[in-house]
Amino acid sequence: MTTTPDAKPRGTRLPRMARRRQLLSAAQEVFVENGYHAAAMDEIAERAGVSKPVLYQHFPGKQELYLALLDLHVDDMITRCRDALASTTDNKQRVQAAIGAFFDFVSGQGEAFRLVFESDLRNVAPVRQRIERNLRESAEMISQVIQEDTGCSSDEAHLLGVGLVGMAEVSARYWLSSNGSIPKDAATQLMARLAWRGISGFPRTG
Amino acid sequence: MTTTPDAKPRGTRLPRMARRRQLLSAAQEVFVENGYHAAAMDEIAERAGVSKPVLYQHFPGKQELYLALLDLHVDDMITRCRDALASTTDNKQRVQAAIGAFFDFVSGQGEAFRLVFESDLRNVAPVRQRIERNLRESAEMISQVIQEDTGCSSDEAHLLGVGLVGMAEVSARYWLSSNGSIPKDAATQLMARLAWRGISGFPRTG
DNA sequence: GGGTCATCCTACGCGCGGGTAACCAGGTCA
DNA sequence: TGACCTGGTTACCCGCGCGTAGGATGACCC
Repeated sequence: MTTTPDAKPRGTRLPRMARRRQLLSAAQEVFVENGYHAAAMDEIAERAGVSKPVLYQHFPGKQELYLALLDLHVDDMITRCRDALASTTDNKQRVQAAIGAFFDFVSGQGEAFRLVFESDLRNVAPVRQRIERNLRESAEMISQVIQEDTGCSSDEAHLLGVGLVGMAEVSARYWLSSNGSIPKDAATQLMARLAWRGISGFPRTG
Repeated sequence: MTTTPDAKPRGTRLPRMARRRQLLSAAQEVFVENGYHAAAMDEIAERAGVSKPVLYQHFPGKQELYLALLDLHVDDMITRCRDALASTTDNKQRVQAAIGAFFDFVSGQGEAFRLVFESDLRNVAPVRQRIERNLRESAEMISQVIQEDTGCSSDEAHLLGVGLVGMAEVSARYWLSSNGSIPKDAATQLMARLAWRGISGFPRTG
């Protein structure tokens, strides 16, 4: 069913770093399936084929474990976005690539995007901080391009950037959930067209 | 500080319906401030100036209380969106009004939008259901207009609708959090311009 | 005044789950 | 061969917070 590719014959000894990676992988499965609160440390340990204290030898607590995972994927998303914008200097293709980054992120690595886009635990400061960092930095990069291309003020460009990120994020999640009704390429191109028509040569007033 | 306008001199007896409304109001405060999980039934009761069993005479459990509140605000959001689209037949103004609906919703009634847009508890089926209903119905209404106006297929129009809703939602939340840097009217007009440029006369292919 | 009904209180049961104490096993090196 | 280090285990503690049992209090009617 939903078994990790990692072997787990409850009894194999692993070197520290290998075990750590495996624990992170198990934790990701459980957190993604159940969310933070419904996830039990017992289950994470069990899923890794190991007992609970082992978990606590690698991570001081549940929240820290979660944050480690969250950091990983926030960095991933930001990197994808940055790379997309750096992949070309043609702004139309930049839009296409950036939107594609969101669709790729959402369809990648075992639904890990849920940690970033659907986290319960937003009320805890360190988590909120990381999630907002994702939005802020992605939008910041985009708003840079917008400001160069149009005459918008910084505040306006930021708001537009945030709007575009929101569009990409929400549509990507929706596309994933309605699996199959539209192929990925078609979906990204559709959204890219919407975004590009909206943003290209954006008028200062109008 | 953050006290309800309702009086709460711990000892006043209230008729059933009045008490119920007051409990809902107290619960909203606490759920919005802390999220579902960090919210304690004890605190909700205390905030209402009443003891816990009273709460349980009105609602069978914590989750049902939360759902009652959630329903209220999901309905509110959907109604705002529907009214916005029905307020005119000019599609450009429709876009403006619909975006405005999101900004109004977000800035209204004590940050209650957090229940709909930032709920921890999405993993619980009845909650997820209601949150998705909001997205689905809002996007559905918009996609109707899109299909009439452009030659898009139903699937494409739905994806576009979801994207626009996401754009509105996320930008509205961002605008609220960066309080003051842009006036509300300017922000909605900015986003409406982005959306309208993107969607108006959307080409079947391109 | 006394029944009775609705409203509200104090005080407790209890399960769940994060975190820990104390102990075992096997490889390596002097 | 025995000290020792690394990696692992079982079994437990304990606090928090939802939900409830059982009792008080006051309004209203006869």
